[in-house]
Amino acid sequence: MDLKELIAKIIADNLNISDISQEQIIEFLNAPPEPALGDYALPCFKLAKVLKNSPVKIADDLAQKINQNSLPLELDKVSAVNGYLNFYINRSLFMKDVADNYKNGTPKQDIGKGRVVCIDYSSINIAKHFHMGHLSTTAIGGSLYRIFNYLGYKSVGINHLGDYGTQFGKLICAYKMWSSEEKLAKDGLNELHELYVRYHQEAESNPALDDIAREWSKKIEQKDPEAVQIYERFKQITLENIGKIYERLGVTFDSYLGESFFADRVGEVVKLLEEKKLLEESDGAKVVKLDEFDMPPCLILRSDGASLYATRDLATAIYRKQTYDFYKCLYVVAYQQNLHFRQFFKVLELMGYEWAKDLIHVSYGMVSLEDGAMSTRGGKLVKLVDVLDKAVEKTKNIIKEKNPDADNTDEVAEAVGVGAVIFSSLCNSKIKDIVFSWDRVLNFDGETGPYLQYTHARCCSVLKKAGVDINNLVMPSSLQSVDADFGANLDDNTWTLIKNINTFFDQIVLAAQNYEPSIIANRIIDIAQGYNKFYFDYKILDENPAVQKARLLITMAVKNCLKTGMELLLLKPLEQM
RNA sequence: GCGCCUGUAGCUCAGCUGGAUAGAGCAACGCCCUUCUAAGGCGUGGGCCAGGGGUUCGAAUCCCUUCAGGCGUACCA
Repeated sequence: MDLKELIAKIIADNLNISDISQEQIIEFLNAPPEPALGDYALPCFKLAKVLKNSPVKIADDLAQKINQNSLPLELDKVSAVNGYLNFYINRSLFMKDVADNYKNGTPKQDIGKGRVVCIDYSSINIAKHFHMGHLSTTAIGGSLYRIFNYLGYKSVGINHLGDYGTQFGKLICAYKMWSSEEKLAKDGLNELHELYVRYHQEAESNPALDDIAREWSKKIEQKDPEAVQIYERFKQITLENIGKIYERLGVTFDSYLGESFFADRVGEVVKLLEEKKLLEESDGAKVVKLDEFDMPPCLILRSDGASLYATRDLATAIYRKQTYDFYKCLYVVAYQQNLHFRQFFKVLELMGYEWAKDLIHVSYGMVSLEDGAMSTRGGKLVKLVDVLDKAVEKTKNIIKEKNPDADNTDEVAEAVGVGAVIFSSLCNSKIKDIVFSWDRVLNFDGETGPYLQYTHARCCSVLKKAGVDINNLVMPSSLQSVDADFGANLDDNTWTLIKNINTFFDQIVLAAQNYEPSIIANRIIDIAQGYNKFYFDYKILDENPAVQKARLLITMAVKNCLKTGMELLLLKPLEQM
């Protein structure tokens, strides 16, 4: 039986009134603020009215009554404090239980069995650098991808490429005037970036450029061979360059269908909207009015007949539903686009698609620089590669200092450096804005990725020293038949650590429900902190085999939580560093 | 103007489906490596939980309001 249930039953039995059910009592139960006050508490204020008695008296009476009979093995004691009825769990027994559940790995339940979750994330623009502003969507989406897979869903990662629009006409125009295949082959994305910036500078004083650019845009749409060939080359360069970054970050995609693919399919959407009589003309444009939902109209066609962002997103959503029959479809996109998503979700709803409710805008805060927003056009950006490289370089220096004769320095430095950067973008609530700071992203102390890696490596190191097979998580033969004794480490810190491990899986579920990886980040930081204190307070490799076994079991449970948690946050758990 | 979001220690943030004395990390200062990894641990200082009302036995948490900042608000994405 679940402990909460057990406690509720004891309370109900001693309350003997019919007004309050056991289920209600379960709802009333909460966790005291500190271990000294027990593990579960019933605030008796809630019963005061029904029982027509003071909370303090109710708690005192209940405590007395319950204590008259012997408590079940799972509970140590019950006491009343200021109107709270506090229950204390038998720590030793509970620790054994938790360690048993987590020693071979973190729990797996196929909550999402048979359900597909589409995740639209990263969604880069062709011919643009991958900068710090793109990290959030990539890290959050990549993490959610793993979280949903962990819970038994089938994640489908979609990189909805920004490969459509007038900017490519501009880029071809710039390329023809100032560049060449040689330059492209040599400088790749940097060259494209230079061209883009230069175009915008020169177009300001020379508006004729825009006419040429428009011509090229048209040629792309008309599938003019030269235009298509140049454009495909831009696309190839971009994907090659950014593919390397994805590899370093450990994110993958199942589809790269971008906007241009759906631009060809907007006709059908327009037809559907017309059939449903949703489309209205307004100032020459075609719109869906959303007045009654307190939103401005959703633009479907420009006055020149061209499609818009929303139009293509409508076509995309319909396509995804047909293709994947998703349970949920997530859009990991910054909060600037909150209104856009509310509008286009609403239009789908008005079109009669009941699955419109399954579209979720996972919105997050923006990354800016100390002196304002990043902009590709203005050339004001911090490239992610530079940040990753700097972090890896710093890690190498640290390793050189601490562990000069390590043999796998490069591998470790890459995992730790990249992990530090990723973790810095996943550790806080996604809605918060971030002002980029080198100091912060290169901080390896405290609540950071390296701290997690370090703690995991520390666990592995002790386990190995004890003779545990850490790949298969098997105790050494000398300890196989020993009965673990948890009695020698029942202090509050270890107890809190065990309780944090016990609800680790629940946190993963919560993270999925809220589309919030930071929930997992917070939990594994707590576990790592608890373990490092534990590690300092006790000698794991105690002479007493029963005590040693208990501590090894705790270490294994910690290691497993850290490993799973880190993997769900795109960090590589290392065995040594 | 209107809408959405944010406001907790010097800085970055937890805590927000109401509960007991508001917690971490960074930065500062002081300790702890002949003992399992010091990328670690311990300690000290630091708070009108933006302000004001309200609901409640009880509010950082819920409601109203003011203020500050961010974002959005029709042919960009």
